[in-house]
Amino acid sequence: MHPVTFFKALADETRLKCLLLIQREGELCVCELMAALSEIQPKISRHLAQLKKAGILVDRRQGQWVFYRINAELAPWCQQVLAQSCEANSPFLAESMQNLCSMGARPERAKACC
Amino acid sequence: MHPVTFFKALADETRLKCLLLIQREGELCVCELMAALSEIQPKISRHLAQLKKAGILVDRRQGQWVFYRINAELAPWCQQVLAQSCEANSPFLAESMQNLCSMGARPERAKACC
DNA sequence: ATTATATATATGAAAAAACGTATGTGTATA
DNA sequence: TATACACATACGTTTTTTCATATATATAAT
Repeated sequence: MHPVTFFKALADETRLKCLLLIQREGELCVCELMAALSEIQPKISRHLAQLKKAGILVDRRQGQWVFYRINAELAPWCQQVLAQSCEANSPFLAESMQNLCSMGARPERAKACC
Repeated sequence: MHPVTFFKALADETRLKCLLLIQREGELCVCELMAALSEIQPKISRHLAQLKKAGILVDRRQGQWVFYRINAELAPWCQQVLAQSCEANSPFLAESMQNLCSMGARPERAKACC
């Protein structure tokens, strides 16, 4: 992973929030991220597509939904950066986490939150 | 340090190379970075000014030269990101390091290189 | 088959970032 | 005081990124 490519991917509020929320939750679908960030669907989709194209995320379709998660083959130093950024920036994620946790009708799937 | 601000600062080839070279060398002046990156002076200065304004670098004038170093008060998680990025991306820095080490007439100051 | 839901992508416009050139400021040297 | 050197900044332009709107695709349910 070229370092500039990687940091460019993190250098946008929408993308960084998506990425760190996925890092926390393990896997999230587009509609969950829309609810968490209070953003419209094409905006979320576009940024997820960028992260996928960069090799940072991978996706998986399950019925109507598409779930995104961190690419397990992502370079270890990148995974460490994500982990540290996640741990050190709870305030940055607080509102989104709140929105996510209070979201009704989340797609069914075994997952712990809150 | 707001995470988006921090990653935006790293999301440019010139800035990232300057930052990681400074991380490696401890302290570098503008003319050394010009030689290392083979870039013109206003370009280097402009990017260093951005990094300084963001609170990532601090500067120190010594005679004609201005030396830049990492701000010691930078948030620990940011310092860790810099350290890891530096360690994991030697190829990204190789050519610049080579240029720096073969630079003649470096400003005098106790410093080890190569 | 038709309709509804979830997601993706295309398009043109707007905003932001980066650039080269020219010029200003501060320090050393003659 | 005049010249040279190192660095900073202002300005207008170009490039890159982001965006909202509209539309396409794929699955599910009726």
